[in-house]
Amino acid sequence: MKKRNVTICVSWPYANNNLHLGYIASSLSGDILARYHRMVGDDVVMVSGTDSHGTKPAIKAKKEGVTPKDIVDRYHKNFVEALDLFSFSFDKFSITYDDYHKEKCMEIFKKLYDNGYLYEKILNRPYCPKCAKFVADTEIEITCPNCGNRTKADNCDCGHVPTEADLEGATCLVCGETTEQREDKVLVFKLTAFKDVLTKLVKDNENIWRANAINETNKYLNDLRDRDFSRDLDWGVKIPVAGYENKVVWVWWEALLGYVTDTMKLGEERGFDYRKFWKKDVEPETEKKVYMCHAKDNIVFHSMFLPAMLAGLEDNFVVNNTMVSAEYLMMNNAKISKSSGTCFEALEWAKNYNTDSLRYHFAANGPEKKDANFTLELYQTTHNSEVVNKFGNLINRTLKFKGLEKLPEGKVADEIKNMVDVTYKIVAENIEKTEFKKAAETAMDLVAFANKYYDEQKPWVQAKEDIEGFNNTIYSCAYVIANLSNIFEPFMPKACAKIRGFLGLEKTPTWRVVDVKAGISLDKVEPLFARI
RNA sequence: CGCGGGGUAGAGCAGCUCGGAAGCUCGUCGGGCUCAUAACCCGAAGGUCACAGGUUCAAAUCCUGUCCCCGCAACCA
Repeated sequence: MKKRNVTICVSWPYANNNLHLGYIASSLSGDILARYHRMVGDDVVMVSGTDSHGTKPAIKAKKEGVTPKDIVDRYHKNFVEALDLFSFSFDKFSITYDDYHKEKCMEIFKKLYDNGYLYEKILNRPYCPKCAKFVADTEIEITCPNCGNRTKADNCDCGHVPTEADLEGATCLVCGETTEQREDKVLVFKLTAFKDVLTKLVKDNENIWRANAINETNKYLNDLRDRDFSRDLDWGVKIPVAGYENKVVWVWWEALLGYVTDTMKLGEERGFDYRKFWKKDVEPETEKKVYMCHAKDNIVFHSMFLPAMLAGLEDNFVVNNTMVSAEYLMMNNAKISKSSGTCFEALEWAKNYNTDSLRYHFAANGPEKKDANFTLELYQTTHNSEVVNKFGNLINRTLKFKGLEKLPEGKVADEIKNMVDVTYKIVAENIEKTEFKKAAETAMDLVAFANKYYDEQKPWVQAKEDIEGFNNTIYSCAYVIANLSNIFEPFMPKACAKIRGFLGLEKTPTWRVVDVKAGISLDKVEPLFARI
């Protein structure tokens, strides 16, 4: 297959709380894709980072009497540690308050402004007399005229986007004072100019994106509006336009560009041209894929805002992308959080349980097409009966066969060879279709097939009566195990690395059939997983 | 009429796009095996596919209507 340039964009966790399992479940798709694409030989960058700006870290900092940066650094540390334990293979996991990101964003926004996609609007905005400043729409609360609920003013959950008039008499969340409308100017992004581009984007991907991404995007496209670009805050990316020195860019606009600025920085560090991932005219003969991996609340930002911005640069940016939008992982089983003594913090789970089997569980039982419930019991079932009993035990019963010290020379059975070939093919197809549940299950089917083969061959009988048959059985199963270390690499990377160590295989896995060397010593083999 | 997801064996789910003998994992019951972390393999029981209409030779799958459940209004992907 021809090499492709693949960019994996994993949504930016917000520096407002510790990382939780929902983020792991919805972002795992990114790491599965990254590992798979590297294995087939594609050029891959997987990027993300800590989203540091906006009102929440600023408000939290004020409460605690520290700087916003202190807050962001605290959560960034938590994110990095948890993601590392879950084996997320980011090429770059940066932080948006970084000067490089801010400078590049300002260059990009200048270009959007010069291209005429940012325009000034004079309007009445809520001004808090007590705080003596204009307040951002996430710093105030209004009663939504559409649904009647109290909501922050940027975007009501009922889908209503508040108008200028709706903000009359809003409440300041910082001090509780009623705000008054004063004349102010905002910069607006001309999102409506990209209606055709965005409509085509959805249409081109109607068999590729999941239903949630298509429905959600179409809903917004039916009533597309320009969106405010500036915010009255001092924590964020400055706006490179005269007269806006005291305002910053709305956090979403610049965080999304982090995918691009991360790739730029990475290119400088590693000596490649970032444009080969993001520009149509660089390496034009190479297919480019951009995956957007996130949960459903992130959909329109990735299906509309970012593509519109990139198109607005009028500089050959790749606008088409593959949306991988997860549903929600529900973690509301109070019994579990009590009995386990933890909440659903990713770091705690990583320390207390097995991150490989958690990854496999999320791939096979995660919120791929609908909300999925997560409980310790469900995870335990996956861990014990599938990962330990089927997967772990196949390895143990083969490589720790009583009295066996070295892997015998043998011939791989045809049925095993075929099944391995077919499994590579089907798992690959499903990963490329972003159907990870099917991919994970197909991979596990190979394990079941090998266990069945083992039982039918009865190596414990062959060992006494038919030593050649015994050698073939063990060798065939070892062959399966070697190839499982490739096929399961996207799902359970730590265990797969151990298997490669047991069998003396290449350290770097590839998406190709591997053979095992007969005669290798098996004394290093030990159980991969413990029951819980 | 706020938005969205769902109702398939005791539990958790797949199948629905493109109608054609109801599947998977766990649990239960019975059997086999003893290499292996009491793991593995085989077999059985258990479902009017929420309900009611319609289209069709044929509907879990398409259409219409009804009922019920869940998520989003404090965080949060």
